[in-house]
Amino acid sequence: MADITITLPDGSAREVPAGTTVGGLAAAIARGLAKKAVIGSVNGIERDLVWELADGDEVAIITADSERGLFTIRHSTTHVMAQAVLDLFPGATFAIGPPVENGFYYDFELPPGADGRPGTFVPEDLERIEARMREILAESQPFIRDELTSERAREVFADHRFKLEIIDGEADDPTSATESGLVRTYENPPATPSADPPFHGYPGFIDLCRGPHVPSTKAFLGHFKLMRIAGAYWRGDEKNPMLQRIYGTAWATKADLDAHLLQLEEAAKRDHRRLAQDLDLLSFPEELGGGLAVWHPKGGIIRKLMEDYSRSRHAKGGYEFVYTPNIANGKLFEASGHLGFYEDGMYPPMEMDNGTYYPKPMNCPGHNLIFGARQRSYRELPLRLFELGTVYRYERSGTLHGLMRIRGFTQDDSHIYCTPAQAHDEIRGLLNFVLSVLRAFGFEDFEANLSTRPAKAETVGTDEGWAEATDNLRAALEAEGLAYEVDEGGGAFYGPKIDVKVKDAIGRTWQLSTIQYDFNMATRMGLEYVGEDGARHTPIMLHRALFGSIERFFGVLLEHYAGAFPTWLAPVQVRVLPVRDDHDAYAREVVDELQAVGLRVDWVDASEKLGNRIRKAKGEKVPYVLVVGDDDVAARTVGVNPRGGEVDRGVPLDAFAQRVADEVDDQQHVS
RNA sequence: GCCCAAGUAGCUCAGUCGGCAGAGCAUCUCACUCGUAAUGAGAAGGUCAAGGGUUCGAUUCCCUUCUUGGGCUCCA
Repeated sequence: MADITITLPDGSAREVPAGTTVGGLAAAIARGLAKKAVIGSVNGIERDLVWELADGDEVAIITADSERGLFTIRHSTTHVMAQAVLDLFPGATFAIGPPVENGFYYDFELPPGADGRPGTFVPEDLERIEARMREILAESQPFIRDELTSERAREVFADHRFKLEIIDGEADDPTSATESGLVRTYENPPATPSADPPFHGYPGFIDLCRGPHVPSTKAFLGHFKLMRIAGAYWRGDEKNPMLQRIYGTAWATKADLDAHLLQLEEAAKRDHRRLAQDLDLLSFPEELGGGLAVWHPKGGIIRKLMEDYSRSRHAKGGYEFVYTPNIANGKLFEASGHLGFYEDGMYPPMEMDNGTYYPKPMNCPGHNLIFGARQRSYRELPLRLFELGTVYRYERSGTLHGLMRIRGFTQDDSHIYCTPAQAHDEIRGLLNFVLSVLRAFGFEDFEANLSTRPAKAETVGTDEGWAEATDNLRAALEAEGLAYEVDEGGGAFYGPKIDVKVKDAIGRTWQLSTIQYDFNMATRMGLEYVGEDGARHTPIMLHRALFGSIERFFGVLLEHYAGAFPTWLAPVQVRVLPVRDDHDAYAREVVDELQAVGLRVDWVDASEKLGNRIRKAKGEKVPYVLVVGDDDVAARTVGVNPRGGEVDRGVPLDAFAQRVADEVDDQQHVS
């Protein structure tokens, strides 16, 4: 057989016999590679291992440990799950099932139950489905690619209405494309043909799919777990039927699967709702209504410290402090445009004698009133107005989530009015300021999104204005050396924006800060300044929230620190424990001395054993536990038991006080 | 808002195939006075989310509502 020439990713050429497959090539290169090969990329298109190569192909072998390999594993696993569900639930049909981050899902519609409504899964079904999946894996069914005419495909999938919609091109499924009248499918023939297969002309399972897939159900697929059942609308549209979605997670190795499950456990332990309860920080009383929180003293002190810190940084950063009321006449929100666009997201109106009032969903209209309260000169710009402004938004009940999605919250909100010429430097300074403040809260790893102009018709402003604004934002990102992704068309109708995301202690990312460029509202609300030329100009308006919402930021911090707030934020920084009652007097002296240097200190008397008092203090995540006994009274020392460190006895009290005061000072001056 | 699940003491949970409601922790009282992650005894604490229905009898079964959780959708 004649040889063909293949080009590998490093640019080297390789001669292989004609008829060599992707898998064959991998084997020819190295046995180890063949073992890990999941699929290949042929001339930029991903192909199965059985794909036959042609002369001149550029080929890369994709392995199980790569992102694309893992994607394929998850994709193949979701086919196996669909087969299992169709086996176990006769009459069930299925919609789409893509791989997603960490796993996969598939959407199903189950036959109607006795009440005529579509059936639903129960949690125990997951075990049955998983067991059936393991059987399918053991059968080592091949994944067989085929292309059918759409007529033939319609016959095969005649009993599956969602598949018919996909064949007809009415639905958009990234993983099962139709093209030039041909429908791509993947079949998994069973070891023993089904007595009553759910597809016409096939003994077992077949699905619409672009592929590629692992070679067989036995290869690479064992390390999965079905996670949960959820409702999901067909094609994500709430007007469509609600389907039953099963989510699973799948990995290349058992170690990876275990690590992921462990990470989930770790995340659950850090859940801010649980920590808020355990540490007595805040609560969501039912009597108060959904999505509303009350802050208990310990959460309150942390919040106050965060707010104090924010205020002091803003004061130094050239911001001016303003206050605006929590309700406002609807006319204001008509002028700002919020009532037109976002009324559904606002709390309902209150009718009053001189108008209709709404709880404010945003602070900007109020700040604009301050800007517009008198004639402004270019000499005053940039004008930076800052407010810890509490807003109310009517979030749909099903979307509420602890502090992360809440109906009443306080934004650390700022609106900056500047001239177009100032915008560049202002944004750059702003981004630097934002990152500096976030660092003080222990975040080191940042990413950003630059969201650009949406479809032109839906936006306001000129092409030049958008281009300049976007360039200003991009220049700021680059000047700060901040990694960013461009979210094309992700901007608001009034301008582009930067969103800053942080990575927390266990690697999750949270979107926090936002810097938005606004061409619209200043014009809408008639804001003007007198320029150097004596003429009136419309200012550029920058919306900026740093924490975003204090509540949400607090929730993120709580999860980031797993409840162990750094000393400068800890509700109780030091707890003093006298060994016996006769050390009480000295313990009080210790408390007084530490309080005198500004520390938050309490003490617990000896009515319980020392060990238990220490245990409780550790549970409360107090940074420093001090034990004082006979030796300490005699020598004016303390026994220091720091959070996460070793016990150090006989530390002079003055030295300890100085050390902790310095630590707190340092933590607050990170920049 | 929609789908599914769940609401039992302050917290974490068990339990009742329909017959006087249980534990641990927390709280309070008493005793113990102890040097680095749980001292002992006792007490108190509940309209079993709310309302309705079935029943001799409902915390338990059914219906409705509310709340919470996981998703979908949404997030100016």
